Amino acid sequence: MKKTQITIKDIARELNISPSTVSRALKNHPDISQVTKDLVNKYAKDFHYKPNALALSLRTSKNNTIGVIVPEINNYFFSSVLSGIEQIANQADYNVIVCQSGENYEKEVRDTKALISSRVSGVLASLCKHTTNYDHFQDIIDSDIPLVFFDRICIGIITDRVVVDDYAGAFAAVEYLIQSGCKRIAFYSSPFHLEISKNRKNGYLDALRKYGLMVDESLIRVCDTREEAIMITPEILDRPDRPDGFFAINDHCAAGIMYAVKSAKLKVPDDIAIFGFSDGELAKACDPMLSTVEQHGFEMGKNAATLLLDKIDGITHGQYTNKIVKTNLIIRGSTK
Amino acid sequence: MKKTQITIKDIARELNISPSTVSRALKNHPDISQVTKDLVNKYAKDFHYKPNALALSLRTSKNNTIGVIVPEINNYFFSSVLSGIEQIANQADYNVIVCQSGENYEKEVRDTKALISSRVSGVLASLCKHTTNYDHFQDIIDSDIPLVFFDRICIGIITDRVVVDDYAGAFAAVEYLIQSGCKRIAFYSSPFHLEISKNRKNGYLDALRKYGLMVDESLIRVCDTREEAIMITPEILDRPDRPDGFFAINDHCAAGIMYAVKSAKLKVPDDIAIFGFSDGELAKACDPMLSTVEQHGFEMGKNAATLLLDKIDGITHGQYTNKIVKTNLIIRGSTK
DNA sequence: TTGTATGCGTTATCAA
DNA sequence: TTGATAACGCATACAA
Repeated sequence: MKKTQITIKDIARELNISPSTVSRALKNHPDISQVTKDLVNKYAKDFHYKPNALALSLRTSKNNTIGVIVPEINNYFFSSVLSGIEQIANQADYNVIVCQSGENYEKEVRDTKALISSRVSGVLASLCKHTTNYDHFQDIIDSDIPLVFFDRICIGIITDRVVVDDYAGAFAAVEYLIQSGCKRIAFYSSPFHLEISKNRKNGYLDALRKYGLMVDESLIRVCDTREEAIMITPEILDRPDRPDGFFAINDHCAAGIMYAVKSAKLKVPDDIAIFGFSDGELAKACDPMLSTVEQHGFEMGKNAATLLLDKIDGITHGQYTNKIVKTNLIIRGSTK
Repeated sequence: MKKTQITIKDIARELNISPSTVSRALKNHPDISQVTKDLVNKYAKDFHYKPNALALSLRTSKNNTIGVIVPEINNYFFSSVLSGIEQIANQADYNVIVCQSGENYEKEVRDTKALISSRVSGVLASLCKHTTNYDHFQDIIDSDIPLVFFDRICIGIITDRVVVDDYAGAFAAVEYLIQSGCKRIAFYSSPFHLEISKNRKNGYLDALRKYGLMVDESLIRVCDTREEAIMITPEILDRPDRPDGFFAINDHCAAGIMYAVKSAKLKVPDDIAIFGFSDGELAKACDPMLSTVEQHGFEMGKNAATLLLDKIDGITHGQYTNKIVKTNLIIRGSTK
């Protein structure tokens, strides 16, 4: 069994013809005689010739690979996005290199460097929670590599972006809570330097204002995990003026709230309604099932990848799109 | 602003020295004078020189990239594995190319071809549900690319493998159900040509036998999604000899069973106990929380990546490991 | 201490 | 119809 990959040169040598002829025969060049073509193709097939994509990339300085930087692979929303990206990329014959920043700024910086070195055709990125300096992303752009942000975007850098309609989603969710009878609604958010947090908070605030409800700053908390929610919620439920509704920045957090509420012997949704954000796997597993804002991660991934490919192909040179993926409410049992 | 990436040649030209000198200066070769080094490094830094990984790969025919073929990115278990792989790969300065077969055999075949063309240093793969022909994987091996299977392995190909201890996990789970009082236990499985299905079924059967319980073939069903479980379970619950325990091949399926059981006004775990497999995100969201077999996806990913890197480095040349990741039971509220 | 030549696999250009 | 050559970016054996 031949162990190393066979090259065009090998075929040429064995067949006593020149490498250029082999190359042309393989790509069915009109100048080459059918006899030669058949000979070459047969040999290539028999010995499992596979073109070396590296050599091709070096020549064309374009390697049909896009890099993705994502805070956490192991998160339903992000893995949905990744899945959408993979699908579009694959259709266009691109590979996908995945980098997980792990919510770590230094790792994010290293990832951008690695992707530039790999000469990827383009980069898709979602910021890590703690990123406040964006030089490494500017570096990507200065290297002439198209860049598209998704979800956790930064507005300091001019480029394409794909976000969900965080403001509208939040507004609609809170409005729904209000219309179904909630008077005091708490909001658990991710850190507020993130655009998604700002936008959702604005949606939350505007919904309250529209219906003339008072804003109570003590009901707005930074909390975006199940564990934190289980930790901080009991105290809030203990207050005489406890809220009758919660709007959470993600489903994990909402599930934590639900756990705390049930533990406090309160009823969902009668005593307390809960609204999540994402529609992840766990939403349907909750009892009652979680009402949540569908975030269409898969769609977002497809959109982001499409924008990136257009940029790579130069179709949208110099123009920057701000794509907004519509959200919609999924009403289940955790709200009235 | 210079738009295209600067190369060693560019630096050489600008500094009136030869490319080899630049190359050596950049990697701090002892032969080069400090003056030259400083000059080169300053220029490289000022103009954001980044080595072209493609060219390097072509030279060394080793591109520090590993390919991963996975049925579904958007699945908690697999994304955990991916996360573990990424971590180990990253530490060793490898990139990770992710291919999603989407449980589609043809896509899986295309993915293997693409990875070979990319001349990845190694491949990690988990079979798609319907794969019964393994030639494309043999192709990888014949191309002298190290290959490690994880979770959904095939035994027809000689290579490293990482699996969870499906047999022991299933045995322990079913034994737990029996010891907590279950007499008739149903088993919902993935298709039986998969090794994981076979092994878990054997664990299930042996546990029943050990305790002298009858095997009822009508309680062994192919069903591995929430939707299917919701569909087929009511009929089983309706039978006069309905089971008092369920062992499901994954948590989604278990959650579907739980939904059906509650809908039938039966109590979990008093009337019917439920055991899942995976410990995914939704396990804790269920009410009662799901007892499940912890599958350590992250560990599995780390193990698989480590095995692969060892093979790539030639450390384990010619020897094939069958790594078994231990499972453990997580007992929560869905069992007595 | 630095420069020249070569090759990794491929293909475009020019020549035969 | 086919072949020789150069080039993509880099590293290294060899020469100076």
